[in-house]
Amino acid sequence: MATGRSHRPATRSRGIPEATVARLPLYLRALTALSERSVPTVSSEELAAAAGVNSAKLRKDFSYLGSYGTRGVGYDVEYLVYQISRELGLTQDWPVVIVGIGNLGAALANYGGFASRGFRVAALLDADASLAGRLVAGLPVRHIDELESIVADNQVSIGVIATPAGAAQEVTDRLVGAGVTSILNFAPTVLSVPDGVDVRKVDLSIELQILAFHEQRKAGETEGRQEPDGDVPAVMPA
Amino acid sequence: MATGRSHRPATRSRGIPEATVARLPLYLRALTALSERSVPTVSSEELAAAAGVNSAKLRKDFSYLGSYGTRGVGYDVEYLVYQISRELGLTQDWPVVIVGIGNLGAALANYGGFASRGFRVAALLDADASLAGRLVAGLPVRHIDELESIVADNQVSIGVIATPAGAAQEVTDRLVGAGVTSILNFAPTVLSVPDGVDVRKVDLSIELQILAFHEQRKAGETEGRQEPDGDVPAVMPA
DNA sequence: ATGTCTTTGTGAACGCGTGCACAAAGATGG
DNA sequence: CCATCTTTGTGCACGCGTTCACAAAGACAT
Repeated sequence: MATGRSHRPATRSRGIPEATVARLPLYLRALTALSERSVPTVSSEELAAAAGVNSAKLRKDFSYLGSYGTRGVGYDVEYLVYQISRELGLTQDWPVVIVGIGNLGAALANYGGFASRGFRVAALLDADASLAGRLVAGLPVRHIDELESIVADNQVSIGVIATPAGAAQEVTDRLVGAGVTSILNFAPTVLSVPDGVDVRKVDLSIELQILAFHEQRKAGETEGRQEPDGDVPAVMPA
Repeated sequence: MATGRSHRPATRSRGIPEATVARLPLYLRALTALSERSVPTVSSEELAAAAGVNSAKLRKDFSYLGSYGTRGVGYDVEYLVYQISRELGLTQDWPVVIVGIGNLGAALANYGGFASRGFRVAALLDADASLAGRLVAGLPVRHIDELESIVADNQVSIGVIATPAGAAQEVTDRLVGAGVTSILNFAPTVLSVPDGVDVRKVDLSIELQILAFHEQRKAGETEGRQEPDGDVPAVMPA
């Protein structure tokens, strides 16, 4: 079996904590909104509120990038947008391929948040030959057999998997074989990849299950129906 | 302004750490696969590999639920499926409404992972009156104005938002007003909700940005182009 | 120039999550 | 019934992430 790590042990990449990296896109989004409203500067307090985080955390996050603020004033919005974009690598163009053009794949292809942040959809791929040539988001769907040549020709390093679970591992292997080193996986499967390849997963039903857990807990507490709310181990009845 | 927390401060709900809750759906998925292959028991080592986590972590996670394993043997697959399902609240039916039936909303409506885990789509809602009545995943799209009555009639407590960012907060307010207490947000916005309402967000472009960060880092290290890989602060050139 | 006021940047403490390593528990075979 | 072997359950230590609280820095007014 291959190595199959998708959990890197929280290595801080170039001194920037993983948790901070995960929040940078959040700040960037809030800053972009301010920029569009032509707001010149913003304090850590205001920006933190807009991004939905604690202001101390935000300041510490920014401190990893350098001293980009002015005491007594705040942060220059445009300058910060540029710095964060650069840090995230969004000042360059990232060609991506989307594999699996079902409902979800089509939704991703149409998603505006990609193009506006330097991600360019290089190609849409699907195993269903009858889909080939159909236009989705202005791009023709191409057959999966073109994967290798497309990845090579466009120097694609990021792949998005929106296939059924059963096809995900095979698609992954082909992507990695063709040179892709980052994968965003929407299929509900654990992917095995060699070292050096990053995988991030988005599982729609997992999020819903976590909500259900808390929802159940809320119902239990309010109505006092089950789980007497203490922390007794609650040995199962039978 | 409303409270607008979406980060609960890692309160452990009924003694089960938040991090563990987030992994339970992962274990459940792996166990379901084993169950379908009629595997009777599984060791922590095997299950951990299938779920893509450390085996010690898995054992500790299960220890929060109780002592459900047998030393020298492992865990009974069926029993564990039941226990985790019960813990997550998946033994009961959760009616959900999906608001915003664009590409993404349609993808969610068609997603099989919902129905198979006790989530029942009670209704599809959209503000576009011209969509009303159209069938998506076998369900008729209904107008957003029916939101309140649908939520009340079906006792919906979970709402999924797949609208454009601009509409998300208003939809949230209406959902909360109608009695929804858990929201899964796909719109790229920070939502303000009163205390007692849980929000989880899934942002497609954020994940991609995090990948881009690491991708850039890999490129920099390999080619020795930028960032000389030491952890010097790297003061920006100009 | 000097003082005041605002806001950043960070040292330090704390708490959660992770992983090691091992003792306890039970199965299995003789 | 006893010995051996497998696998769980967990005590413990460590490290990352979060938050508080404050000193340093600079803007701005006088």
